[in-house]
Amino acid sequence: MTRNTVRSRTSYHVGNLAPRLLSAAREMLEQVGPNKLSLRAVSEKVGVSSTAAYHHFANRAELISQLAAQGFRELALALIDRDSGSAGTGKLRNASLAYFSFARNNPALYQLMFGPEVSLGEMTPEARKARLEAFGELQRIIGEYLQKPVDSREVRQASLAAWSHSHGLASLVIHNVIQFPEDMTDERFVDSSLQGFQYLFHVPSTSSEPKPE
Amino acid sequence: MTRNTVRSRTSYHVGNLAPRLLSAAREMLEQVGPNKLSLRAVSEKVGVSSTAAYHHFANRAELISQLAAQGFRELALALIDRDSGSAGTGKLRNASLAYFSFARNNPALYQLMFGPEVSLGEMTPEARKARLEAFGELQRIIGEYLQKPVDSREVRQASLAAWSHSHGLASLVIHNVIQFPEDMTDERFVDSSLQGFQYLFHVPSTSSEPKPE
DNA sequence: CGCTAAACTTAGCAGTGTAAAGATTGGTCC
DNA sequence: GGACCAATCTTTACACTGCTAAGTTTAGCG
Repeated sequence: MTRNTVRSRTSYHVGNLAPRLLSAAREMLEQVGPNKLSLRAVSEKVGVSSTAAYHHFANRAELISQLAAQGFRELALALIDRDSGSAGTGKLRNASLAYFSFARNNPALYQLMFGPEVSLGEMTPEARKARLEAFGELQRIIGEYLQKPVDSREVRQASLAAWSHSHGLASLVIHNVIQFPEDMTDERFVDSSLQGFQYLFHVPSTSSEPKPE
Repeated sequence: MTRNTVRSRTSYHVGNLAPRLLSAAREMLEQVGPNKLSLRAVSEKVGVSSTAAYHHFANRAELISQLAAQGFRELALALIDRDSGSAGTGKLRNASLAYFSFARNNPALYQLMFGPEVSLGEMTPEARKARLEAFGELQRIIGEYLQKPVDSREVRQASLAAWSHSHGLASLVIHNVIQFPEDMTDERFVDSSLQGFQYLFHVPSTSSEPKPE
């Protein structure tokens, strides 16, 4: 009785379950969306009982939070990656583009990162740190772009504006509030939105692309 | 048997249950957040069985969607209200402000309106229409601000930019991604973010406020 | 007055997060 | 080498959720 050796060979003590749960969760995330990601389904996918996760995560929120932390780290890397080698007005465009493309490539993860489940409620210190560092990266880029100290008022305000814009644009597209045209590229779309600001503030084009639409 | 006259006087056929459920849901919404709003709890609050709602809404999603529709209508009204009587550069500021304040005053509703539950998944035609009209209102304002036809490319791009900025700013604040300082007003905060764009695009101030921070 | 259809209820299923308590086993110490 | 211990995983169970199916009540109309 209570023999359950269905699982191939070395059962019971599976080993490094936490990362396996995390990666399984990440895989399912983009399939089912951030709200319908269930611990039970993740556990089942890994091939482990539904309560096994509670020996590695305090609760569902902690797993979610760790997924978010991972997302923020990747976002920061994406920003760094796209920024390297760029200069002048290209820096703003590249940062916006990296941000936007990250969101478009990981829509459910992005929704999770900025959704109420994570943002409100208890965040893992690591998640909080990762989020702060991602924003710090953006500030660094904006600082270089404006050629001012990162902790100056101008850079802080400009970074907030840039973040708001990128986040808003990404959110609206990801949630299908504004539909992303089939024949559109991320580049042209971001350029188009940046161009929109030129119109709003009556300024000649700073975009490196000649004619966005 | 099966007498259940606990409910005061006219029981059973309660009458106009749908609006009562909606308003109860709206009340609970800001308490529990958009994800944890349950049909059962709403039904109980109204004093009706947990399945009664299914005779007025196809499912939970439809109730949520109608809440969102209501939100979009109120948002449009808030934009119109703040816009009336304003002119010139004040139009952009007022629109941004109205948008931001609406979100700050109805955080859970706003999260719901732009959350995956509503945006993805099936929306009520009315909700879709209400959302479109809210954006239309913004476009109208931007059109007047730029003094160009509403369906011109410039106005469309500028409206997208303005919406992205407002939505991003509101989302980030509402979700506590950036904390809203205690001694800060909506006005100064929005001005500060708009000022940020001035820095980003190297333009002298257009804000009607003298010194935002 | 009686019938019908709308409004509402009870019962119940499948799925969720999570707590409590038991089963298994890798590793360490004698 | 054997015994124990603590980490790891399982079973069981509870309270909650959305939702379906099948019943009961009653308003309104002929």
